[in-house]
Amino acid sequence: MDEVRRPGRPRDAARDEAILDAAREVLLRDGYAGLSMEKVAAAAGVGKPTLYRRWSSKAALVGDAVLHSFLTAAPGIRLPLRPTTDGAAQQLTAWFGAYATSVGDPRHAAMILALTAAAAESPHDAESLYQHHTHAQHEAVVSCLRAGVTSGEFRADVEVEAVADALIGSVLYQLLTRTSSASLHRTEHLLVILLAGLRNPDH
Amino acid sequence: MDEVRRPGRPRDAARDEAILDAAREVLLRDGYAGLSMEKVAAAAGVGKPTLYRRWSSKAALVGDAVLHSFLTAAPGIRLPLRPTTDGAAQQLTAWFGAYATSVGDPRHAAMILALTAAAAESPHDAESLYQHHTHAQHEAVVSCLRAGVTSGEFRADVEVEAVADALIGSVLYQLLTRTSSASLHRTEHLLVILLAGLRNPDH
Amino acid sequence: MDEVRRPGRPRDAARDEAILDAAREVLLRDGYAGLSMEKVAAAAGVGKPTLYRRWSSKAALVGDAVLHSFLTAAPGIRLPLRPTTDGAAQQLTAWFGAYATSVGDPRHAAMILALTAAAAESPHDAESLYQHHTHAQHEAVVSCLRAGVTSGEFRADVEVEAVADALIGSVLYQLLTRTSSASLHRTEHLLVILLAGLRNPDH
Amino acid sequence: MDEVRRPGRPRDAARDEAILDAAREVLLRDGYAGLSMEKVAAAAGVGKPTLYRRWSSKAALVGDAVLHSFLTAAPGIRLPLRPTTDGAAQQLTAWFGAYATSVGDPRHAAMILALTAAAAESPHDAESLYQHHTHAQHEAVVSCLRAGVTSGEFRADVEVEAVADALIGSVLYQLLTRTSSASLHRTEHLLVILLAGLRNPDH
DNA sequence: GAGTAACCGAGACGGTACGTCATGTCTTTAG
DNA sequence: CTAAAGACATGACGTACCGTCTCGGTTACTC
Repeated sequence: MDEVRRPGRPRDAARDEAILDAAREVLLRDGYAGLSMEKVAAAAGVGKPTLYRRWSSKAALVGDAVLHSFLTAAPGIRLPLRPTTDGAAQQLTAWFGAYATSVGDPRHAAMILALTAAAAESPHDAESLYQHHTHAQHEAVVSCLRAGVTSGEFRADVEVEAVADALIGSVLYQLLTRTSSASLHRTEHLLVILLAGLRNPDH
Repeated sequence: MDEVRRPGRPRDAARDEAILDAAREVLLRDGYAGLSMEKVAAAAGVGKPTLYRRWSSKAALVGDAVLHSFLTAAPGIRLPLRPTTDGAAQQLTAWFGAYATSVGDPRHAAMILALTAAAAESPHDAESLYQHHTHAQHEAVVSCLRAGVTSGEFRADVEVEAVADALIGSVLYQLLTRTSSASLHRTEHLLVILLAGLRNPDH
Repeated sequence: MDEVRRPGRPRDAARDEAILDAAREVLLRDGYAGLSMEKVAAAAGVGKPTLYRRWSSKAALVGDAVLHSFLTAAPGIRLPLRPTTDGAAQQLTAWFGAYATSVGDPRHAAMILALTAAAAESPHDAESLYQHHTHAQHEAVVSCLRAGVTSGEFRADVEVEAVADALIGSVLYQLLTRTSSASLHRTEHLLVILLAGLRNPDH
Repeated sequence: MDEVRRPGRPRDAARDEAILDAAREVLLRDGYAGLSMEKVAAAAGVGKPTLYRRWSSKAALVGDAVLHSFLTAAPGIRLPLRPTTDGAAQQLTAWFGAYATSVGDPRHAAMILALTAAAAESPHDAESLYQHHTHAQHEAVVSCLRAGVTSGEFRADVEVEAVADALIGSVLYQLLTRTSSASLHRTEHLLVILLAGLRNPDH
């Protein structure tokens, strides 16, 4: 599993961190529209070619910046479902609570808005952004739901993708439409309703 | 409620239509990121000041363009809930079906993505975009849900806003993450689950 | 002879002057190699597009800057040969003296070096630079020589172009090879030798 | 007079030739303005540091490239004046003919233009370029003229530097201003005129 | 019907940012 | 210590848009 050693001076990994930090800083200060490659380069103390050598576009850069932000700050959200004896309903509640809390942090909210902007702006980048970011969480929810169906806890006819879309989409929609941040308190309630609907009457 | 008649030559209303048409055309061809005021002006055969006289920013222009698109193409979605003897569940199903169908049209999907991009990019514009576009639909769903609660069809403790968020957010999330368009078929299923959860057991 | 009035806002002629002044300033300070469009724009308090709208390249801009410099500072050199009863030899001596004096000014010397750099660097621009700048002076010398031949003052077999090349080229060569500026004192002597060689023995 | 043997891997002299060849090739194709260190390095199959280790600047590299070009292709021009019983006039005529012929070759013309561009662009390099290239030829002409004065063949008051400037400058000026190459045929005529003027009437 | 004020197109303007290229230096591995 | 490769900070390139402005010219109300 050796790294293939290419000739020439290797890239300085420390620059990556400096650039991603700078990108996050600019993102929080100026939003996605106000982020320019030039500002990021200046804030990171780095030349523009160094940016373009590593990320081909603003969307790709922002994507990585957000990804690293979540990986370091809220790892629990990305790998929420350890094998457990808890019921699927309990697991979902725990995950959704953690997700809502995480998104309640204005810094994380800003990151998700940036990601959304990137995806909405140019569908070309949307696919890869989804694969690297949202997909993992979506799959976690889906597999949890599927476990509930298998165990008989949930109805057999549940289309799990649709339910996962609703859970994540609900939060996203709130971020987009509520400027005041103190608004995500109803999220658990949604889960109550959904779980009531999911429950297997024969269980 | 008379218009205050300002002196001087009045604005030519026909330009509005030409500009909005051009904006939609550019939007479909190049996406939100690829839309520039300059391109729109050129495509509409209009000078840039004429644009800025009427819309203060790209976000405002795109907002109006999308609004008019939906008003002319799918009026049923914006005013879905006429007073009726139908149950709330039936009304919701009808509305959601119409909404999903409308969004299934790639042209409309592109419009909603544009709106999303504008809102996510600069939270400054998000508020007014929401007020002029999404808010009406959200309120329609909310009032329908509220009627169901009042009539006893739905549980008394339902937090209607949260449910409305989930319905609309679900569709939005799918638009953002699914590049292939053949994907909105599970939407009615979500409603089945939700309605099951909403139903008042004492009814 | 009316100017054809093109639509749109007309160009501000004052900018031309500001830009050409700035170009000359930068040229004297940093030389042709050190002159960049960006520096000139900044020094003139003007945007880069304004430069490119008026001059398509560094060579063209420098050409115009030098031309205007000479037009305002040393008009006598460009139109040296008024109809006169002086002999051709006297006229040539007067013109060559004025030319040498003008080039003795370090500012003018720098301008001519810049012109030379532009022409030598990209033969593409050389043609038009020559037409607009050096050509007039060359023609003046040539016609003066031709008058001398016609009047019998000079030998009939003189190839006037070759002699004009030598006079102007001599000065140019000195500018290029002598860094110290106090060096153009031998120029009149060259003319003495040349006139001796040109003189018609039968006159 | 042994080479001082420095430690470490010795420089590969073959690279010098490859680099100079590449430089000439680029020079002929793209002109002085279009020549970049990067292009030369790539064309020579060499790293950039190897270039900078051997030549400190573009001007120095081009200077050497041109020098070697003339050393190999037209040695007669650089050492034209073997001790001989010919008169000074004959020697000058021979040298000037050879010089004009050499410059008539478009490859050589391009080299001289490149040298001129380098010198005109940055007077800083001009001095050393002159010392290494033009100076030798200038001195050859000067010493030939001086011999003619000493022998009494030329007038005693001749300022030989001025005459040498005229001969070389004449050719340079033609190269700069004549795009069409079929133009150096009048050169011998200039010498006829000059020699007529130089001739000592008392001889 | 003459003013007059806002409209219109075109396009110049000072800017900002784009994404690319070249400069000259530095850092790596290999000889 | 040299070599090739290539990353690096810097800075200029020429282009695209931004949003504002200034033109000549056009309506359409108001006096």
